[in-house]
Amino acid sequence: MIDAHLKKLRARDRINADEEAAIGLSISEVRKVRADVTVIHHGQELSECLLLLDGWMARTEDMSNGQQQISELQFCGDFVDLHGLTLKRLDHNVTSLTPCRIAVVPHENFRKLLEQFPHLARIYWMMTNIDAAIHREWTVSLGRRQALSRMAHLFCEIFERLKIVGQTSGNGYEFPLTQQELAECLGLTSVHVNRTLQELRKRGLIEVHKKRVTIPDLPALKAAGEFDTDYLYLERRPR
Amino acid sequence: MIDAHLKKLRARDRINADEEAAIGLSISEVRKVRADVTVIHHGQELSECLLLLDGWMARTEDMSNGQQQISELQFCGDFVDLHGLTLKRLDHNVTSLTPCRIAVVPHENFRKLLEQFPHLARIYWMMTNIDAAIHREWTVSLGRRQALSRMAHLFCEIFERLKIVGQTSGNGYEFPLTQQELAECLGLTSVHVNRTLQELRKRGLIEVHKKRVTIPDLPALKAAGEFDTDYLYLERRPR
DNA sequence: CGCGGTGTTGAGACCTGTCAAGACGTGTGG
DNA sequence: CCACACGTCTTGACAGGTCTCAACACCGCG
Repeated sequence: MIDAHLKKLRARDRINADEEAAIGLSISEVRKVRADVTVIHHGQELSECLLLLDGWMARTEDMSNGQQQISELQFCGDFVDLHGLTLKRLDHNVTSLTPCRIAVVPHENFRKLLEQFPHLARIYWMMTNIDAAIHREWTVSLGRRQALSRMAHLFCEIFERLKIVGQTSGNGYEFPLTQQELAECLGLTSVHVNRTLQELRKRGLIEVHKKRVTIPDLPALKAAGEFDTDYLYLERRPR
Repeated sequence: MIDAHLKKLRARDRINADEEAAIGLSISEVRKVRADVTVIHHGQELSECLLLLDGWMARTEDMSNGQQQISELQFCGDFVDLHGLTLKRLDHNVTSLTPCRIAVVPHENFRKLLEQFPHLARIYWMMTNIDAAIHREWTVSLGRRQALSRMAHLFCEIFERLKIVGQTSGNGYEFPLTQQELAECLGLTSVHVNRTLQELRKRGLIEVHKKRVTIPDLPALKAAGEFDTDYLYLERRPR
């Protein structure tokens, strides 16, 4: 059940059998939610952590004029609110973009897990640090890259992150977002996303067909997005 | 010496005398650097944490075309590379914007500190989570706010963060950045920063005089930037 | 079959960038 | 004390990227 999650951790450090078992045992229940459900509301007091088992979620922020910005995408294997363990509430919403399955870990269980395995405490701290690194990369994208390059970068990030948890197939992956949601990731309008997507396709960098992305030439796409895997910290070493 | 740092921590939780003493003792030395020095290079292996005692620093990322983006500002009381403790290297540079004084805490000391005081481990974890929250807020700013509003938001953030560590005076603060550096925070050009600054001034929202910012009407500036202090987590409660 | 959400396209407006020149100001050397 | 140099700030004209608005096409679903 937590296979994807373990893959994500093991991409960065060794996890032994005891740790693996303890993580599994800290789960109290599994829930299902439909698409477009806000599972965590901005400001809400938290008492549990949610591990995404299946589907896509997003961190979203609402603007006063009705616009939205997505600050990070979340895939299977990701804890969507690990930072809530110390923050106690979040500064943003967490919303399902597709139907999802979620494992619930009560904060109490999580605390015990981290006390018993200080090594896991460091690992999970690192996981939140990787989220921060992703945020920085988006900041750079939004601040300094044009639409085409920014979009290329995002498609690369998604590819690399899905690859870690075995969710890519061949040179592509399932991509369930609407152009509107993609626009909310990229700080663009859906109209411009549409045009940029066509431009990427015209250049042979990407194909989007029936909710599936195909990347004919990954190095070329990475070049277009100035993408460097560095910030995902894909090195297995003691943390 | 670590007064500002303690203020920052105590804005979020109680810190007792033992903890305070232990933090102070973990410092191995104090260094000085001039302005425009890159104290941490992207990718460099890390073995110590740097606590900013005085001056301003920034997380910067270089683009292939020579542009730069700043992803966060750092003030006195901030650990600039706390995430390096688990990440082992950073995905960005850390550069002094002014002359700075830095306290050095070797990773080894830091590890011992956190083992001895699990409460501090949670606090420092939270501090990196607050950095991530700041990154998210910048993402939203860059993605969805126009130049004027984005700049207003940034001046509010700086005011609130400096206030925590007692670095504001009256309704303003020392502001050592050039317009070029400000542009690198905001994803703009220095030319447009110049014009936006004039517009803010014309609207009576901000004055910039001789490296000092004055905010005549903070609520108005917050309104212009849609600023909400939420994301700084200024609540003293057990973590 | 009709409906609502999503995707597509065009024309024009707006925000921000680019380029270039000049003003200001501060520190240095004579 | 002055002259100069260099970085920073300021301004104008124009270009370009992205947005807005609106209409229409497409498609899955009840």
